[in-house]
This record gives sequence, structure tokens and C-alpha cells, in this order.
Amino acid sequence: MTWMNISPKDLKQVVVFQHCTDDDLHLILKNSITRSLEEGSFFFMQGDEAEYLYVLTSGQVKLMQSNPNGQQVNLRTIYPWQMFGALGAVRSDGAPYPASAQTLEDSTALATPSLFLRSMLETRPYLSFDLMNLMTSYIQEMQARYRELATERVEQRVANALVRLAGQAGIKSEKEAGIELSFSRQDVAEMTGTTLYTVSRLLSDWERKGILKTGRERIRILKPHDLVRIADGLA
Amino acid sequence: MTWMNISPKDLKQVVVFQHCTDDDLHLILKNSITRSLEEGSFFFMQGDEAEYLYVLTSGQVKLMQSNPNGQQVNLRTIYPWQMFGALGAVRSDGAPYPASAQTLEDSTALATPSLFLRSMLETRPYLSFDLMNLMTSYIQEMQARYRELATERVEQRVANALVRLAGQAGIKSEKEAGIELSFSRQDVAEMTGTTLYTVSRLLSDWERKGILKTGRERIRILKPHDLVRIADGLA
DNA sequence: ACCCGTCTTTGCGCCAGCGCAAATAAGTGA
DNA sequence: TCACTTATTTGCGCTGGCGCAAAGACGGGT
Repeated sequence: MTWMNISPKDLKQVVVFQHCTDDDLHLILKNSITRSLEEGSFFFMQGDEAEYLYVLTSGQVKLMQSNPNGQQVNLRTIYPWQMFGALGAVRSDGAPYPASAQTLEDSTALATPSLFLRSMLETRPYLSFDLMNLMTSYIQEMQARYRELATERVEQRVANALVRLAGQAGIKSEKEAGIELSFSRQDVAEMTGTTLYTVSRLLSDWERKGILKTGRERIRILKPHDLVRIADGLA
Repeated sequence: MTWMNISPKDLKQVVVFQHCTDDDLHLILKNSITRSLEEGSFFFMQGDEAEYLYVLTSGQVKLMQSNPNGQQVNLRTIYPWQMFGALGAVRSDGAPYPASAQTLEDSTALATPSLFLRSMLETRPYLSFDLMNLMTSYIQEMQARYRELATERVEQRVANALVRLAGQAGIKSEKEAGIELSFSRQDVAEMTGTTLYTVSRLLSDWERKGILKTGRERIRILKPHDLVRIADGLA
């Protein structure tokens, strides 16, 4: 494993830390620890007391929420230099995390104690401000997804999810045409509130139509525009 | 119409203003205007440029979002001394409101210009902080509702909505037993991502079972506990 | 009291999407 | 290379919930 020291400069990539002074960044680093986990393990589970705010430095993490019966939904996938666990860590008392954070591959994160975080927030106004701005964008996204789930058909929601994923997690490979995504049918199902069977059937259908190519935990989008049309209910 | 001057003391009831000094509250009042609208009109529409942050002083307002085809979902109902329009107003440039705000009855609201609001946020750290805390609670609620919509059946979602509404909008009347709600079948449908027909059928069913009594735009909950059981999927 | 607009109910037919089950494909480690 | 695990596909049957349509029920206004 390559061990990497995190520099203040690295931390500047974190949206919420963009206005921090170098001193602040040093202070944050000094008060934080790094945690490395292998694929499949959890940084925290829904309901755990929120002891840390995390910043992912490498790997990939899935945020999900389960209902009492164990069925779960994917709320979001975290990529390097994005924050997670903030919802729990910011709330004053020993608040619980409202979701679970599971690694999708071997991952490392910077863990900042909630207590220290809150002391920073009290004395660094721009931190609250930037965090608030991040929160507003999350709310908007959740509201949009909520509306989508309530009003759109499965086909549209899955197409939409693929388009969104292509934007944030897509890789344009050299030798192959199209945009490559690494998600299982189950992953996509949990993101769109449907089942792995239905996702499989839709993908097979779209593959037959030449819109994409599928593989094990792989989806290569060939005609993004056609997906957008499906997402908009025009097809 | 009874015209009421709003005092700083009144404004203290607004969660986000709870730590404001009296001077701050005065300043806010001086820079704001009041808008009164009759039932059915809009404080703003989804997509409008967010010129104001609103605080409802009387009446009731419905926040909703529509998709391109005009289908809509209810995001939240606003009661006096709650804020709305914050999502749009806080974002720096000429950002649009992400939802529409329609009055459910004659209503009055204090309208604070976004520009002034943002200048306050920059110089009053506790405002950002409190606003951020409000945002975190919204996110948690939206995440929970999203999960509910994705994993629970209609029956459970409707039962859940009634329970929640009983908590925030329910009125325990003197002469009649039970908790009284004033929502149409259509309203409940839009809150739970279903149709007015299905809601009607469910309510009729529950009325037959004696769990509640229904009327035109009226639902009187007699056995809240039974609804909770249904919401939990135990019935 | 009556009219009219709006809300509600309910029968009926339909179909999108679920989910089991069993076959198949694709990695993984020894 | 083989055995084993995990992901995917697809046939099949089923049903929850949608949505039209038509018939009430309610309530406000004149």
C-alpha cells in the first residue's frame, strides 16, 4: 500500500475547506487521523454515534440508508476529496449518523473528530457558510430525486441515474468508445428504487438497441443522448 | 383584515433567528416588506429568480415541485414563523427557487431581500450556523422520505404521512374525539407519491375499520396507534 | 332553498414492475 | 486449469396500484 502524507494543499480540494487559511488546514490535519479500510467494510453504520467527519482521500464509498426490514437505498457515492458523515458530525450532542458508509473498494479517509469540528465551526464563520452552501445543494438534489421517484417511471429513473453517473463517475477510456461505469445491477437498482431484475431487463433491452454495452459490474454508454431522451420520457 | 405590526420579539420565534440580537432583528424588519396573498396564489413559482427569503407570519403555505409534465409532489407545508424560499435566496447569484410556494389559505409573510440576507450571513456567523443546522434537518427528513418512497408500500406511506401530519398540523378538538386534519385526498396523494383514488380507497377502508372518520377535506384520526402499526408494516 | 363547482367514492379493466427459480456467465484463488 | 463464488439473465405468474368514468356528497354563494 502506498502511504501518502496529506498536505494542506490537498485539503484545499475539499469544497468546504476552500476558504481555509493554511494555518486552519494545518490545524485540521493535526487534529485528525487517517483510517484505511478494505473493500466492503464500513466507516460507520447508520445509528452509530457520529464521532468523526470524514474526507475521503482515496477509494470510493457508498452512503446508504436502510429501513427497519433491512431494505436499503443508495443515497450517494463518495469520491476522493468529498466529505461524508457531516450530517451526523455537525449536530451538537451525541447525534447518530443517519446513514451507513460502506467502502466500494479499498479506501482511505481523513477522520476529523466531531468535537474539534464543531469548535472550528464556532470560530470560523466561512466554514459554516460554505458547509451551509453544500447542504443547500444536497437538499436540492434530494428534492429532485424525491420528485423523480414519485412521478417518473422506472425506465426513466434508471436512464436518468445512468446519465448522472456518467457525469460524475464516468471514465472515457482510450481504446474503447463510450463512457464506462462500474456498478452492479443491484447498485443501480438501489439508486433508483427498483429491483435488480428490472434493471437487468432494461439494460438488456438497451443493449439490443445499441444504446450501451453491458458486462459484469460494467456498463459502457455508447449513446448518452438516447438515454437522455428516455429519461425525459420521450421514448 | 387585521393588520399586525411585527415586533422583533415575534421574529425570535423563527428558529434561524433565535440567536439574533434585538438590533439585528430590527435591521431585518427594517429591510423587509410584508406580502399578503389570498388562498391559492403563489409567493413564488419554481424557476423564478429568488429575490426574497420569506417568513410566514399567518396562514399556511404549500411547497411543491413539478416535473416537466406538470405532475407535482408536495415537499412540505409551512406554518407561521417558519422560513421558506431559503434554498433559492441563499445561493449567491440570481439563483432560481427550486420549488413553488402556494398559499393554502389567506396568508401573510415577511419578505427579506436575498441581497440583504446574504450581507447579514457574511457578518453574522451564528446565522450561517443556525441556517446550516436547519438545512441538516431538512436533508435528514428528505433522505428518510426518499427511502420510504423507495422501499415502503403505498399503504404504509399514507399511514405514515397521516401520523406525521397529526404531529405537526393536527388539532385536538374539544367536543369531538380524535385528531383533526384538513387535507384533501389529492393533498395526501401528492405527499406520498400516489394517486387520489388510492388514497380515497385506503381512507374508506380505514374508516370501515374504525381507525378514522373522513369528510370533505377532513380526516379525523381516532386510533393513531393503529395507523402507526400500519406504517410499520405490521398490518 | 337552490345551483354549481369541487371533492370524493367505487366499479372495472389493465399493466408495469415485482420476485421466484433456474440456467448461465464471469471473475478469483489455488 | 478447475472449483467455487458471485453477478446476470430470462421465463413465468402474479398483484399492487393506476386511472378512466360516472355517480354521489358537500358546501359556499346568491
